[in-house]
Amino acid sequence: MEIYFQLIKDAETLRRACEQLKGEDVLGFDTETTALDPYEGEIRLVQLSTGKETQVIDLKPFAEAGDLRTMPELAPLREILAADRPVKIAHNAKFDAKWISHHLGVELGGVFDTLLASQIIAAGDQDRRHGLAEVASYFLGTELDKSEQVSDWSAPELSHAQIEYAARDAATMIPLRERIVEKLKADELIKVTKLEFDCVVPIAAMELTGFYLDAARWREVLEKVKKSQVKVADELQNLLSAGVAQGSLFGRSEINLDSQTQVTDALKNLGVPVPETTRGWQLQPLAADYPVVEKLLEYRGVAKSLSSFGENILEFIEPKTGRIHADFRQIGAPTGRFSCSKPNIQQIPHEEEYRRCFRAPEGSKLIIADYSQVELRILAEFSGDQNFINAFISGEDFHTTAAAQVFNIKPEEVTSEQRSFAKRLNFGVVYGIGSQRFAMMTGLKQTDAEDIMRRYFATYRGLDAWLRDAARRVVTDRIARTATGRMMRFRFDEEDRKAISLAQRNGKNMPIQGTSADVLKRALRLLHNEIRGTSAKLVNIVHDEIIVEAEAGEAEITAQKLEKAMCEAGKEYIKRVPVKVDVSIADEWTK
DNA sequence: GTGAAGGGCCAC
DNA sequence: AAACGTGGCCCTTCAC
Repeated sequence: MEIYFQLIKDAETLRRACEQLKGEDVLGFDTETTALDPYEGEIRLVQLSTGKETQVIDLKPFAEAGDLRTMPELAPLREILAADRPVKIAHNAKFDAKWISHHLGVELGGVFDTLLASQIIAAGDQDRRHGLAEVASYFLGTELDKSEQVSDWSAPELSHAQIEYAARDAATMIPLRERIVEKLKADELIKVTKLEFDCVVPIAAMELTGFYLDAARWREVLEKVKKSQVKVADELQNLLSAGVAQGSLFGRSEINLDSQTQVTDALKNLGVPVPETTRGWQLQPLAADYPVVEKLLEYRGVAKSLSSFGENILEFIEPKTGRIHADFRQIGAPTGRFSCSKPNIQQIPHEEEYRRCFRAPEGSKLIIADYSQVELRILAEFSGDQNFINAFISGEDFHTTAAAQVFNIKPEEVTSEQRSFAKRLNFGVVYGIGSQRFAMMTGLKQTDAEDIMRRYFATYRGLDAWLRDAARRVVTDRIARTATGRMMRFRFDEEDRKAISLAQRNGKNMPIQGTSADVLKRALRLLHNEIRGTSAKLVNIVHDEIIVEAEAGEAEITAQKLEKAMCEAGKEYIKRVPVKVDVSIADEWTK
């Protein structure tokens, strides 16, 4: 493919090029940068392509002349990038959005992201890769050479190969989008695609803002946990080595407490009936009879906190901002949920000692909001089960209300045990729980567990019917969808009973978990529009929870905006069941 | 030395 | 194979 491109290095050529470009409906868009982190590198090139012709803008001469964020010479470029039209087509637009936000002071408008679109079309197929080269090959059948991607973009003069590479990536976006749109339409995925594209800029902004972690406070917590680890490790070591008679002439023989094999051997020597695996749930029943098992579980808990949430997290604090800028994958799971890494701030332990280290800086507040039982409300909406819906409409404690309905008694007569049964079932049905697992987790006999589950589904006939239908449909259709039409495809062998039952549980769970993700994503866009231009900044999201940081004086109004955005987003998909959002203003990430 | 796999466990 | 779903991270083990 022949590439026609122009390298732009001066204001007048840029102005003339932008004059032409701004009339287009869509533009291929890409940037080349000297690092992956916008806080650590410079933005070198911005490429804009009509498909026929590509403008490669070298920002180096501009950067040498002044501040890229404010210089009037770049105004025409900023205008095009900020406008809803032309639509900018980029692969992983979050990346480019962050760079132009931080270095050019522009909020990207009009986004078409070929990475997200590819993921949406793949519908959860884990075998598909979504790098630009793979996506171009899949949709266009053309092979892209990405070898220049990692070349030196800080050189005084870029090579012809580099510039041609930069131009070609941007030019590829035009035909790529055309093919992708055809496929999105054919699979009825337009609505979910818009939802996802609307999220790109809010997420880019969140990553740039980062989440403040009080490092000193974190170290204090670690010191405390470390001390208890040393103590627990020593006690466990003593208990375990009691079973190792040999080699103890010179004191006890050390066991690697983190080694499955060594610990299992030691337990066996002590006469502990070790299950096939030494996972917590299997060991738990033994803890009462064997102090060494109890100590092992205690050790595991402390070790986990220390290894996963220890010093390492401090290394993620960006020196320039003093904050943690985690990496969010917008479509992290096939259900549409986010995932988060480096570090994963969606899995910080719930204990207050950890959470309170994430706090608002001086003069600011955190506004913390989460959806109350959103997945159960979605299940109620989908099933249309009036009893289940009524339990939400009553506004009383949901699990108590459910227990009263299931056991056919007055709410005030519900025992804590009955409430607990109802609670576990309420959560379990979302995942397609079976009586065996329910019995295991409640300690009930299998027959009693089955009896309670029968009562539960007899109370909520509509819910039972919906779940059965979802399981049936996924086997015949081999897809499941959320409220926005987000799709997950299933592949299984007709004969493979285990694969089928897994697909059936997925068929029940995906529409619920996925619609919850849809709701949250819609809320992110509504919120972003509401808080633009204020001190309020999105700082973290955890599946059904949104955390915003704002100047203290704007905390109250921000709380109102956040609640409004989340409720409105919920109501777009949950119409028959009330949507409830709990909001609080706090100094720390605690309830 | 490096990297994948498996076990284990944190979040929702 | 926890017959309860989705992720990421840490550790050990084992192969290259």
